Amino acid sequence: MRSISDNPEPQESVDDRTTKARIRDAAIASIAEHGISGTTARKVASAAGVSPGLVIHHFGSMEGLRTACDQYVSGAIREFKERTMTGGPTLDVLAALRDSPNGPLMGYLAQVLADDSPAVAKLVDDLVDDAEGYIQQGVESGMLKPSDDPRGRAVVLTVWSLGALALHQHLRRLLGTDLTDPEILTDPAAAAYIAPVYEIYGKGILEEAFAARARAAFTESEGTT
Amino acid sequence: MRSISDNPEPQESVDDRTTKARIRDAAIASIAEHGISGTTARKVASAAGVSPGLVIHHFGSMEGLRTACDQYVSGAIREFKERTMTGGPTLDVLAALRDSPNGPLMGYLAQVLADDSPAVAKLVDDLVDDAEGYIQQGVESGMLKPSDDPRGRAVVLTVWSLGALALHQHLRRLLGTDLTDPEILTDPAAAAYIAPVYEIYGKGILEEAFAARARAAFTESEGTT
DNA sequence: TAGTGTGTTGAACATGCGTTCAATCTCTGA
DNA sequence: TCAGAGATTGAACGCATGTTCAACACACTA
Repeated sequence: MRSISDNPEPQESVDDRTTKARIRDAAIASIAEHGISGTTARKVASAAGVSPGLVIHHFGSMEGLRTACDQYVSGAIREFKERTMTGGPTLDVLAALRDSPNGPLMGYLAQVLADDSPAVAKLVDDLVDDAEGYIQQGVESGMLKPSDDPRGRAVVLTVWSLGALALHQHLRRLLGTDLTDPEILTDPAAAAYIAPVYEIYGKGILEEAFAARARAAFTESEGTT
Repeated sequence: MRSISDNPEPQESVDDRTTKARIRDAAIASIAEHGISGTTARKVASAAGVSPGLVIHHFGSMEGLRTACDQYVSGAIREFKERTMTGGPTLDVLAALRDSPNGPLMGYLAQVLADDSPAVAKLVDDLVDDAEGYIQQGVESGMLKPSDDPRGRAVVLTVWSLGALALHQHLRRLLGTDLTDPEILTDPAAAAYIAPVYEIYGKGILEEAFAARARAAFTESEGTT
């Protein structure tokens, strides 16, 4: 087996701890925990141990801070992907993402997914593109079934994964699984979510006869009553 | 025979157009369009054509207004379900919900799903319970495949549906499908989402050999790579 | 007709927000 | 050694927010 904690300092893009970086990290943590509307300049400043004025001095405005957080998180995810992709294709980028020492990264993502900013939209688009590539590799290697609409299938699978992340409080309440938990892979409660997912991924939910009937009815007409 | 329209006022919860009701409707529309943090007492008052003070006079506080909206929407959804359920089982409650003259109801739901209130949590729990019942009926009638974990499968399918609703802006950007559109059934763009969904529901995505291997590896140990 | 109560207003209050700014601190480079 | 530049502070400003409250309008009852 190969351990993940081999490289403690990956790149400088995620290795500054200047005051500016501390403020940004505090903002990310606050958004992950209290949401966007619950994150104010004063709270971030207090969490970072600085004055409110310094937050604006470094980022121009709260919107600038938000943009910086989005870009940092996007960069961290992108970097993690590139580091992991070389180890072979993964079915789900998010599944791999959860297995990284990313701190409140998934929590941040969960909070900002619904409130779409340009950076988040770009990130989601990238995740879909990645998924499409991974899925195509999976099809070629015989792991995954081909699709009539590879792009649409990649979109749906990605949105489902991200949607489950955005609604993680409901999943935690209903199944005990917390998708934002950085140590989710060591949590046995994760099986309550993963097992049904893989069952659906494995065999679908529709019986063949009905699936064929629905498919036929769907392709011949869409809008009739 | 008794028709449904015999009692024009079934409950006071879903049939008043008093000023109080107008304020509540304005709040629901505002939340559906601008989100929770974008909905203020003054904006709601302006949209309803009243003064800000009246909003608080009727609902005690903005939190009270929010609770009233949650309860009204929950009631409307519950009522719609009861009216539709008699016509036979449906695979997805949400699919049926979208086909109702519900105005900004889906938009409201999309906005509040991520920001969980007790009322929303209760609503989600109810939707899962409904889904579990519908799915069981589907299994018994030979339409759906049985599951090793019926409850877990119902949770996952419901959360996926709701998650896609919560991330409707991404779906609209990526596929052109707007799940919050009240007239979605007459929109041909809906096929871009529904077709991949039914493909996955029909046959899954994993090839049998790999699915069996993953299942075996999963049941024997969970944490090892 | 007088009176009571509810619906409704508009001004006001306190609070928290993002942001500005002059003043101070700290450190670097010549 | 010292000047200058960036980092940092703390008080302040203007604004939007939720909420309060005295006053008014109108309906219904006695």
